Amino acid sequence: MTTRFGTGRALRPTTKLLPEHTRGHNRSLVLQTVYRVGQQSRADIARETGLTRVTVSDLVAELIAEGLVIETGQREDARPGKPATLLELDRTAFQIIGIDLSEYAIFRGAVLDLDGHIVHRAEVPLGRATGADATALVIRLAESLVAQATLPILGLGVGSPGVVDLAGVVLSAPNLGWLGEDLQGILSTRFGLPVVVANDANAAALAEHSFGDADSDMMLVKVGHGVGAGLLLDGTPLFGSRFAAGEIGHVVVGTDGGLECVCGKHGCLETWLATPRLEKAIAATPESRTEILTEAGQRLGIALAPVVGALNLAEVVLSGPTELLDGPLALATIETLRSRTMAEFHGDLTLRMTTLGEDIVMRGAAVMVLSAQLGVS
Amino acid sequence: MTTRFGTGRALRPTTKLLPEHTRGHNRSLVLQTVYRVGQQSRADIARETGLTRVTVSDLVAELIAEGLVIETGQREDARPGKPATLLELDRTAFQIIGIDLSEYAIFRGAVLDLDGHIVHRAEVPLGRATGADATALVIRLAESLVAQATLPILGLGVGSPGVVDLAGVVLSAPNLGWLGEDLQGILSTRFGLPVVVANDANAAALAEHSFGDADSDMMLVKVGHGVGAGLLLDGTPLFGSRFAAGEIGHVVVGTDGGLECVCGKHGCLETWLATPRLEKAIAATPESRTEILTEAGQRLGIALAPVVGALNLAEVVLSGPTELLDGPLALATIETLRSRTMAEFHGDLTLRMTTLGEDIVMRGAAVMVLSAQLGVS
DNA sequence: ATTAGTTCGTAAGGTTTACTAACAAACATG
DNA sequence: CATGTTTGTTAGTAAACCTTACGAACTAAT
Repeated sequence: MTTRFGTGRALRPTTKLLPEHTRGHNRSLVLQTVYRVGQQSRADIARETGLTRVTVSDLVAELIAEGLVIETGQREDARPGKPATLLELDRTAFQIIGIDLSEYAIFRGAVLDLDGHIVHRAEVPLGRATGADATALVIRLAESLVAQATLPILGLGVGSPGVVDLAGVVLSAPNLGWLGEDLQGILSTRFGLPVVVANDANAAALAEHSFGDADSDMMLVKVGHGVGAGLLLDGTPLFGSRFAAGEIGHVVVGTDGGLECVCGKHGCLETWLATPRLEKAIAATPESRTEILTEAGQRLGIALAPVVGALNLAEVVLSGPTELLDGPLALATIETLRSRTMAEFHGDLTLRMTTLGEDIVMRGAAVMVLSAQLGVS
Repeated sequence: MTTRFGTGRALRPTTKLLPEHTRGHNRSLVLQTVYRVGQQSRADIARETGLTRVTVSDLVAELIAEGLVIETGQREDARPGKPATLLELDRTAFQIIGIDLSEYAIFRGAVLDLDGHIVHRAEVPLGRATGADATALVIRLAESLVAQATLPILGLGVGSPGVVDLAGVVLSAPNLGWLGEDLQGILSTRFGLPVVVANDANAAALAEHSFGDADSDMMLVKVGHGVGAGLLLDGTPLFGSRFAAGEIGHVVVGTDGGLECVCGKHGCLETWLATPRLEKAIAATPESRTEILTEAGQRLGIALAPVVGALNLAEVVLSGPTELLDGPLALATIETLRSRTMAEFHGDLTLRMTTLGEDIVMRGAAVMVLSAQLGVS
């Protein structure tokens, strides 16, 4: 008998595969090379993807018919042969709406183009709104963004704090008073658009991967009013058995006690790192600012070391207030990580700040839409 | 335009997909239901997979022609309609060879049937052999197993300690003196069989998933001369950016020092948990056996808590000497884990011993072969 | 007994998919 | 100006799954 799967590891197949799935896959493959590289001919794409020129032509025709791809003239090269017709993603075909619910007391959103650049911003103050009131505010923010879009909308992406399942239901977000809130369903029926709702840190990790040229295996730690993380393993976000992957804020760190946390335990990561705590501590004794931040960084390193070791991560990215994170804290974190893992031997471990600033969640939400609607990212 | 990918998360396509890939996928899908459920008709399989009866018939015919599947008579039910022809995996079609290189001073192997049951065992003492000598011993063990197989051999699976890449090259296994040893290549050319080589703890995790009905998200911690782990996320083994995922033995645990480790650091997980250390400590003060094991369990819990939290694991499985692990140690581990994570809120976290005993790695190696050759597990 | 209804497996034919082979168009080069 | 190269398209083929239809074999009701 023949060797069916060569030396590769076969996943257990769980759903049937039809010819049209093949088509969709290859369509995305073509669209992806157009999206990423740009200024390529059909023949270039055929060479890069391994598909034949014929098949690529067919798929490109479909994409042109849908208005996603356009021809942009001929290549200027002085080469023998028929000149190539260059293709580009039509960046004026669609816009995307990205919404970030992770900030304290404010909801922020933006209209983005297909490259993930922000075209227009909007925000609504949250105040103390929770539950249905908070949901209403999300809808209002989305309404204003939809109104400000100048092109057809590809979809609406939302990065929400808390635990979000694969269907976009916010299973639990204490700060917003949501418990089983079907945000994706609500927004989808309200706007008649494709909607993706996911955890804020997961969205941020995707953004860092797409726009901040992060590795395909990395962890993004988001420090703010709380502490959360998004994990990307082999380019795929990790969700976890109960969709709570990355919820490291209430992991106890160290074996020497610590302050009491809102969750009742002592020494949770949040008690060391959450920005209100850090700011309060620094305000109390400004002269020991460096010590406070160094200690916080060490605590983060202690908590992350087992994760970095177990997952063999090569990259950790920090997102949050630069003035707090990007200095003694980050230095202490990487030093602690290196001294507590085998990272030195198994290749370099890097830790850095995100390059995407405060827009990271909104842009990640846009990536989710791009990925879900076009298979591109 | 149409919504191409619904609400699902699309992976970034990276390779082209051809019609024959569709075929292979669906073939595995059918074989899988035969393998797992058994005593099913073509119509049953069609209903379960969503494929049509026609397609299933076609695929089954192919599998029968290859000798993998056989008809075993008609269903006895008193139902209206033409009686169903029942199908079964032909368990006498192939045998599998599984080899475990993770034991101290001994290599163990077995001939297994397609269900993963052990048909025949063999072992060779390792002594102090390293490098090429160790490789020669693996070959000798494999030779004796191949000779003892009574059926055609589907493939040869090996669980090796250390860091193993996706091509089955042992990048680093200090105890065996291997550095970049292409074990898969060597065995494959020597025996002319499909060979899969992977990390021992990863193999063990696969075995626990297939035979020990473990969750699809779980961590298997293997305690022996060293400490390692295998991670299964969504049913797929995690390899890590440098193929060193699960290497947690040299993660420092706690903030209060600890014994010096062979790696030079202080307080590595291995210094608390490795069986020689535990046995020596217990031998020194037998009356404080419980305290020693409890402390070790607490240390394990401290190290695992961030991983369990970050990955939202629902299940941790221990593999190793029962007399040490299955008692105060396991109790202390789970208690520490629960007290240091949010596991209480995000669904139950369970910790248990493996049910597969000492054969776990060999059986995991067999699962790797099944998965690679048949797409079944 | 006979009839009707159900279920199983197969056969025939259609659609979709990507492939190979061949070609015209358009260019550079000797 | 002939030759060779590259591009993109046309035409035809092979492989995959589908729908439709049918005979075989059974139960259950008349």
